[in-house]
Amino acid sequence: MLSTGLPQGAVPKLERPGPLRDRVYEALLELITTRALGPGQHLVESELAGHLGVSRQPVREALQRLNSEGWVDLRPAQGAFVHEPTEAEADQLLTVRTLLEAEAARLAAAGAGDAGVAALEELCAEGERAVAADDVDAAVALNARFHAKVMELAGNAVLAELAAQVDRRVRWYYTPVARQRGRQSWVEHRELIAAIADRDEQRATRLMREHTEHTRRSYHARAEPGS
Amino acid sequence: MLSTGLPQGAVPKLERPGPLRDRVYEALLELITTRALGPGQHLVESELAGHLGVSRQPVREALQRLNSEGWVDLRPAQGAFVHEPTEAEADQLLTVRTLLEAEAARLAAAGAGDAGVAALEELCAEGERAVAADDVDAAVALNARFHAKVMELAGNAVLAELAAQVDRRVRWYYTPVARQRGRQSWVEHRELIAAIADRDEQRATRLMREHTEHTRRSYHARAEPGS
DNA sequence: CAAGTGTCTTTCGTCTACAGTCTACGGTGC
DNA sequence: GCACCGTAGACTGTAGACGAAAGACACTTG
Repeated sequence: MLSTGLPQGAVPKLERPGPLRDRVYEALLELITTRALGPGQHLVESELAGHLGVSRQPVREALQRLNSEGWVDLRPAQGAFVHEPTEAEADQLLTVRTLLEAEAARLAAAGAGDAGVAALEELCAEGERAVAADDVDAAVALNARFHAKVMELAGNAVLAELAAQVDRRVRWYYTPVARQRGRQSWVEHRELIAAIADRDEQRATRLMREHTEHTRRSYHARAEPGS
Repeated sequence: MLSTGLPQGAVPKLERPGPLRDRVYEALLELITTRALGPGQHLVESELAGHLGVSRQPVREALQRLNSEGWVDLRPAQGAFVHEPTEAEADQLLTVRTLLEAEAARLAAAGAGDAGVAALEELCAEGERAVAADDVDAAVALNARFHAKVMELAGNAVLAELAAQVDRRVRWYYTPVARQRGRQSWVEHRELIAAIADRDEQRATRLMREHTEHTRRSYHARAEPGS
């Protein structure tokens, strides 16, 4: 116990910059997801290093982490290239995402408390407000937070980590699509919350599966506009 | 097209050593999975570098990859420590593994050809021979190859990659257990092959789910010998 | 004797330098 | 004019060195 009598929360904790590689990682991921770095582009270490004002080493470490998570392809003795998504890969990712999210919904229904359900409803209400206000960016962000909250309620850290990675990549693949089906999405969220509140695992699983399958359909509708 | 007329496969491709970090990664992973490096142990970069005869840099990169895959915990400004498995985490991993393997079985049942089924039967036969000969190491290795083959037949690279990581960690967690339930395991494999050969997705999913759930039960039986 | 403090060692995080390898372009011979 | 070879440039892979933070220990002081 401290004897200084300082209030616990008053100390700003003097935020330290944290490892440089992590900040480089986040910066690069931001550049990739925002399409500032397009698929197939050659990422030169020294170039990025100079641009970010750091040495090559942190850049290398960030690139390798991005590689292990599927954002860039690291060809030996040649360098890093932003990963080029293929149709088949997008489809596989959506399959896995459906699987993980559905299981999360089931676990959430099995173990969520009243506080968790209330949090979901709060997020859902905010999302509906954002959609009503045509604030697309906020709606997308809240959508991500909603799914993350379901994951949290599932109480499975391993599952959550895998789902987070897969989700992020899925969102990257079909960013343009997400902006179109905002409204219907939140209706489905409402139904899902009801199922979770009722502790109905079967229904929660089914609803989440249908929900993510709608996403898949939207993606294919965009990919093959002629069909 | 090459005009030399050399047969394509005849050239030994003059295998180059490949990136040093990958070999360091594999070496460390081997040391961890074989318990040569116990959970909680502090891994000093310079020490490992000297021991492996390389510089610190490849060791750092290997450690970071191991960290991202959950094998070591990388505490900032302090170093790398071999991850210490907890009961809760093992349970979560098994849950995810069940999920991924069951889906793989379903996809395999949906899309496997006769050649794939034949390959599975071949592996199964080898596994049964290994069990009959009390060759535990071979049986364990064949078990891994069997599951990997099912994954391959599922035709989903993303799913396969996730499952490979999860599987490897699960095997690490309960290595002692795997050695005990060898025989029953292959009986269940036979049933699974039959379901896949019949293109019965429902049954394949159920069988694989039960199969991995048996693994979970074995684990808990070991963890709580009194129950 | 106990609490606090200063120093000291260990180890990580980052930067700079060098060697190996791949790619691209220009020159030369046919 | 075309194909092949040689050379130059650029980039990655690896090694070594320096600065900084965290932990341990002994010393001082009330």
